[in-house]
Amino acid sequence: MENRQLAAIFRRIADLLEIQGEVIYKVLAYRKAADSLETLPVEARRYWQEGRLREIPGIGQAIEEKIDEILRTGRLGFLERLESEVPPTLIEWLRVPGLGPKRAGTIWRNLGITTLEELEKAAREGRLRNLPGFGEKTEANILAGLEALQRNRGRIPLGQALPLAERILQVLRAVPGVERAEMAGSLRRMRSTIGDLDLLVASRQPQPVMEAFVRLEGVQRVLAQGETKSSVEFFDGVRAQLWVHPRERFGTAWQYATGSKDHNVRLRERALARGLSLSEHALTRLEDGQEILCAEEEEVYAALGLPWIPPELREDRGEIEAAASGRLPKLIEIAEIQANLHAHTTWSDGRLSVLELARAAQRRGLKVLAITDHSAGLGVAGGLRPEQHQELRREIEAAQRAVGDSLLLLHGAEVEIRADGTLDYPDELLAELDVVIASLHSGLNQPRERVTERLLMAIRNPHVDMIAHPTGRLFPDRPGADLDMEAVLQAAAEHHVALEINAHPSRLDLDDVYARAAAERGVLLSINTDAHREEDFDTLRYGVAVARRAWLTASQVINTWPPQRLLAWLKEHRHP
DNA sequence: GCCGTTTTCGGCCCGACTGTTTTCAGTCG
Repeated sequence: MENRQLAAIFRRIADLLEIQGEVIYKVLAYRKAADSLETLPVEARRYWQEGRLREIPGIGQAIEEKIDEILRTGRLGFLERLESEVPPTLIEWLRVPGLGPKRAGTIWRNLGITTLEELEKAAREGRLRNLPGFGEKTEANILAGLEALQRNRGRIPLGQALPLAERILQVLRAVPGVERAEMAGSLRRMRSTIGDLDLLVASRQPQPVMEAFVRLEGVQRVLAQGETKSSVEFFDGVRAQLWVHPRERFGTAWQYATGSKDHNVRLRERALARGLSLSEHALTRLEDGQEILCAEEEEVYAALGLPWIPPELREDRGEIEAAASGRLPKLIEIAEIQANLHAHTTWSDGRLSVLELARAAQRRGLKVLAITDHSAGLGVAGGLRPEQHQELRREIEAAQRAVGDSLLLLHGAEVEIRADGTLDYPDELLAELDVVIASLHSGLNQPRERVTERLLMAIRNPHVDMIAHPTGRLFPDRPGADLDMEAVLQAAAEHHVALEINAHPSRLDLDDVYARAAAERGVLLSINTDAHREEDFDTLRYGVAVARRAWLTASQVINTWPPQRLLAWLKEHRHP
């Protein structure tokens, strides 16, 4: 978590420098360092203690000195000076679509205003249109951007973006002349939150496709409409953009539109080293300007001496090096999931009875379903008191007889970790349960040491099989506990406790960075829907997406194991 | 500010679209 704080500081520096008009490469260097810190699976403090900060990509002498100052003193003189020169509130302006650092600087220097409120007032009063390089349309654009920002603060969850994109693609595929229509951008990479929807169509006639796109139901504003690219804004502030390319160039176009930016930069560098220039239109030989067209992405990667790289890995987190040396992982696939180990029924806050939930799991082809209702300690969820578990077990046994042996039902519980770190059930009851999940729902704002120690106490309990949604984050408002994740991962590895990747779109917890760090330390992961109703089973794909972004293979995820192996693990890991 | 199988200095990916401009700057991805 400290890494994210460091990253935020350097991002802030980058924004302020950019508004100040600093050369762009210096700005980019700070952003690169921020990205690098954010995706670092180990606390930067560790590197600092060992004097190895410079080994982190994007960190050189200047940024190393700044990290050192921050970790020693808790402050950064450079940032404080910068903030006295450029009002930090201007950073908020950069979130306004259509307003970038240059115009933000121009407005501030000419009008002397610094807040979003003042900016909106100035735009409404027509005071922007006469600034150098501004006009009426620019002013109107900024005003519209301000309104969009208020409707949709920042990014939308994948669980909302993906279904919307699928509906749009259906419409586009019905347009005459459309040969292919696909998702791209962070959607295709399955990031947990999406800035805007990127879509790509292969067609020889862009005109009718663009027409259909800007006329989509719910479109409120057309932001741009050209031959190859258009973008629109929906009534709720969500934005989508569409590229149209001929089919024979679809490979380069799709690769380009999928990103990430950093991944693409690395590919372009690699292309240049081979005497090729890579753009969304083609690979071009530098010596004679000859174009090499790629209809498929595989051809693009092959021309660069690489196997095709799954979109979820395209974040410049080592995937290009892995691909080049034939070490790309065989990523887990949704079809490999056989078990759901975290689900709720009417015994606590679920909507379905044990039998109804079992039938739903069966319809989705699952082989194992654990019934894991809340313990009584989580008052709001109406959890079970210890003595109710005998009755629940009888009901589960009855349901097992009713569904037959194609689905194995397990009797478990999601046990609350209390504020003092003890569990809600006595050890004698935990020992009788098939699956014991421990989780935090309250006291998430405790100081780092305290909340970490609670989780460690739960992990050390010999009856605990898994920690559910470890940080407790809830999108978009709750950031999650300030955990010493390093300590948590180490304890989980030591005590053979699995960590959950909760598939609910508002959780996705662990996230991809931590899940990858966990697997690298030998910790087992478990992808679960935390189902409270039948539709919740459909969220599985989001959990699998996190796992894929975390480079996980099937063997590292216990839900892919055959029932007998899973049962054996549940028994044995408690007394290894 | 970072970085190095053509570099310790001179690069740092490339292009579309819009709007304010008479040839280009700003924004975005």
